Amino acid sequence: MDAFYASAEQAAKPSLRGKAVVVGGLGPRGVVATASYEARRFGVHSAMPMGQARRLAPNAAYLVPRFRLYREVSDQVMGLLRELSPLVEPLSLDEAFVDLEAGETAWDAPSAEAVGLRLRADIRRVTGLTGSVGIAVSKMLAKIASEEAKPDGLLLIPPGTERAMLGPKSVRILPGVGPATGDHLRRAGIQTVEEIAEAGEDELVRLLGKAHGTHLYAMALARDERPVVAERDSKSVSVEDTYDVDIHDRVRVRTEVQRLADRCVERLRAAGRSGRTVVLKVRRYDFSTLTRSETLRGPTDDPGVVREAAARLLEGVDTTGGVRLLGVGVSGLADFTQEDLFAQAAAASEEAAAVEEAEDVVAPVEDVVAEPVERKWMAGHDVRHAEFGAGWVQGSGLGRVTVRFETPYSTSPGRVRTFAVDDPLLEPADPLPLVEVPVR
DNA sequence: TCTGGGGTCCTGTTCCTC
DNA sequence: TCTGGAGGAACAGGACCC
Repeated sequence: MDAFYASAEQAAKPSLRGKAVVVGGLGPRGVVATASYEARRFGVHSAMPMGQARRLAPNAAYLVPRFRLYREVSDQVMGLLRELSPLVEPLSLDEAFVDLEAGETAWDAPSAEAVGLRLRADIRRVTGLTGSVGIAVSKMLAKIASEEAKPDGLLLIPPGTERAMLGPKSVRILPGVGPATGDHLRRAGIQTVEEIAEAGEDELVRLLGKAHGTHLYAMALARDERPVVAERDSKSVSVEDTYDVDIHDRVRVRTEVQRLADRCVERLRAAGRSGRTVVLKVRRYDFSTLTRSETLRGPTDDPGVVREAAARLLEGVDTTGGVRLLGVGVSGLADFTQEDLFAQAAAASEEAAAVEEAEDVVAPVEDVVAEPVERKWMAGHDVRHAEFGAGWVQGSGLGRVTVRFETPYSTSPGRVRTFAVDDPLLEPADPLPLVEVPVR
């Protein structure tokens, strides 16, 4: 998908179509997740600090990501891909490999191109967004082709022309060559893909190590035999938070680590997994990052166990000077826990007793009294006003919230009104589908 | 200018076991 | 009994991707 998050926001908000839109973290330490093509013309790009983006494009619309909307659109697109082949390998919300041969939907270049053209039309019809398609004989080449096809295009690399196409391009075009490897190669006098091929495998391995060197050399020769893999189990689960202001207080650091451990276990359990290695991540005031890990005797999904391990790991870390980020992760994932193994051995009655006991610990939902909290209106999020209907938050502050009343189906930009943040007629709403669903 | 969050994979070092 | 080496697991860090 092209500039996915930003395009989805433009489709949802007619007043932003054709305008510079930047999606990302809006806090003091936020970075750009996606910039619309209009914003890119000002030099704004992914991973850029928000402050810098605002200096480059002060008049752009700045929005927080709405993953729920993106996931819904992503599901629609993945559904279209699965109609083409059972072998679909998602890389992220907005990118996937499809093995057309396995789906028997294409058998040569012309048939593949026809499938690609039809797919692009289907994506536009179903989601209202544009996607680009790259077609080639391997995953690496298809990926490069789709990058070259953006925005809103299709590129087929005819079999036999791969090396001629790659040769003159920068080494950075190859997946896996980032700034560090690019610099490394440049210092060795290697700037193009052809120069990697000329340098030879031995030289590449000497420069970059065995795995990276042999892999890069193979890619430079357009060799890539990796199959499209439909099902892939995740290998770790982690959560991390960057704080608006560095934390100096050791007690606060400890409580944050406990909270992160709980959130991590929640995610782990939601995925039905457990893990054996607990990882603590600390980014200090000077951006230096360190990790500490501990491997347990068996996999667990017990929040207490993960919390304790994270706390032990923290004891060995010096946080004087302050921390800007903390993270807790679990790796070495399994589908069972150490406790499961004990449980299997235990008598059925004991097991039942243990379950009852565990249930006692969890506070019933009814007992939790909802405290009145100040409502937060996030820029870009959908709202509904009892009188004016559907709209989205354009901005908020100083006790006021500004709403633009328009939907994805509005034909012209909607009107803007400002309300008190606690206006009882205003409430948060779910995102609307980008393409109007016909009412029967 | 001042650097997110969630992942994957690789490498070098150290420690342990055989 | 001591020593050397091989090999694997654990650990820490770094590069990369979206």
